[in-house]
Formats: sequence, C-alpha cells, structure tokens
Amino acid sequence: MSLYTIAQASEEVDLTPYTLRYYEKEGLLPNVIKDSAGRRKYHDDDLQRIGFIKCLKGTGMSLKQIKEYGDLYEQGKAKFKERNAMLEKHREKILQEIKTQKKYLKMVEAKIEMKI
Amino acid sequence: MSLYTIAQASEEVDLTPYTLRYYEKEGLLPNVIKDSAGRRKYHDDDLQRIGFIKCLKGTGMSLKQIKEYGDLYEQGKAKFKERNAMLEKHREKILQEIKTQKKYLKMVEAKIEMKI
DNA sequence: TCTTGACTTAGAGTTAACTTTAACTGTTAG
DNA sequence: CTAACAGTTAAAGTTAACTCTAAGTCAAGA
Repeated sequence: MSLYTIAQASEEVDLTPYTLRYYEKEGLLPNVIKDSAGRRKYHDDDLQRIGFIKCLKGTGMSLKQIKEYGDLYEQGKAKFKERNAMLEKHREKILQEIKTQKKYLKMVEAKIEMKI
Repeated sequence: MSLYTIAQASEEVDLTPYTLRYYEKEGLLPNVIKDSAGRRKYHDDDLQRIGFIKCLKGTGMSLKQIKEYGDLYEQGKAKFKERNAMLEKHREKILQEIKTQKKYLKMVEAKIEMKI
C-alpha cells in the first residue's frame, strides 16, 4: 500500500504533473487523496487507472470518452454491461486501426523500395 | 489525364475542400493548378500525393514533417537519400506503433474478460 | 527564524489541425 | 438578364489536450 507524491507518480506513469492534475480536473481520476497539507497522494490503484487511461488514449479514445468509461466504472456492476460494450466497441476500433497501420506500412515500404 | 474540381477531389480523397485548401496553403500540395477563373484543378498526381499525405498523417507524422518530406521530394533525386532516410525512420515508428497497439489491444481484451 | 523547494490553485496561453465566415467572382440554367 | 451555384481569398474561430504562470502554502534543513 505504497503512496506516491505527484512527482513520483509522474515519473512512474511518464506523464507530467501538469497532465496528472489536468486529468484529475477533467474527472478522470476521482480517487486521488490528499495529505493534511493538501498534497496529492497516489495509490497503486491510481497508477493502474492511469495506465489504463494511457491505453485507451493511446488507442485513440478521447478524454471525454475515457471519462464516460470511468464514470460507468465508478457505478460498479450496475453499469457493467454498458462499460463492457464500450470496450468491445473500442476493441473493434483498435483491430481496424492495426489493419490500417499495416496497410500504411506497406505503402511506406513500397515508396522506400521505389527508389525514385 | 483527368482533372478534378475541388469538390470532386474532396469526394475522391475523403477530405473536405477546406482541408484541401489548408494543405495547399501549408505547402503540402505545390502543384495544384488553376483554370482561367482561378479555380483549382486536381490532377491524378495530386490525388496520389494526397493519398500518401493521408498515409503519413494516419501513421502519426505531423503536417510540418510531411511538408519537410514533400519539400525534399520536390528537389528530386538530389535529396533522395535524405528523403528515404525519413521514410526508413518513419517505417520504424510505424512498426513500433503497431507493437504498442497490439499490447494495448491485449490490455483491453484482458479488461473485457475480467468481467468485473 | 529563515529560506528553499515541492507542492497547491485558478486561470491564461499554446499548439496542431482544421473549420468557418465574409465578401467576392465567374459559370450556367432558365 | 438574372439568379443560383460553385468556387475564390484572408482572416477569424474552434477544439482537444495539454502547458504554463502567478500567487500562495507548508515542511524541513542550516
């Protein structure tokens, strides 16, 4: 049950403190606690959550949608179906994106081989 | 040797006329000609070029870098080496990105399977 | 006690990539 | 001839996602 300052968390998840505060302000990190002096303390759970946010963001989900997902997550198993539907849909999007990337890769490779 | 109006080109490449004019203004499309009334006429070559711009952009290259690449392209075989070096580097980036996407795909799938 | 340094906030500023607006021009159908 | 239409420009506006600033607080070390 280790706790991290914002600097440590920042290091750990490779996002700036600015970004961490921004995500929190946007409602993506509802469970970050503060010490008696008002300073943020990040739990491992928070870092896990940030990790998943990075995954969703890295696969093209907007922060707005990520927040929607997070809000469903906060509502527990009542919203499990909705939440998983979002993920299933996102999974399809990622699969499609990988296909597109592979197509583009071939285009770039073709251009390289063209030697003109 | 067919020619396209901006509306037709827009349809063909699936970008708005706004975007096509914007790309031109940014110097990404230096060869678009105009008719006697000042209206743009797109050649097949232009559409090909736009197609490759979409490829580079779709794989995360910024318009600024795409312009750099295009500028080298304009300078013909004198800059062939530099140009191809850019593409080789970009190829590596795409490969890395596909790897990352696959990792993220697994994370999303794991979360789906988690059923919590 | 003083100062240094890491934090806090609200709010302003930045960047990329469009996207729209306003005012205008030339072409075409009735 | 004229109205509608498809285009033109320069410049302003928009959006997402940060990124930074200014002013302040608190704790720890010399």
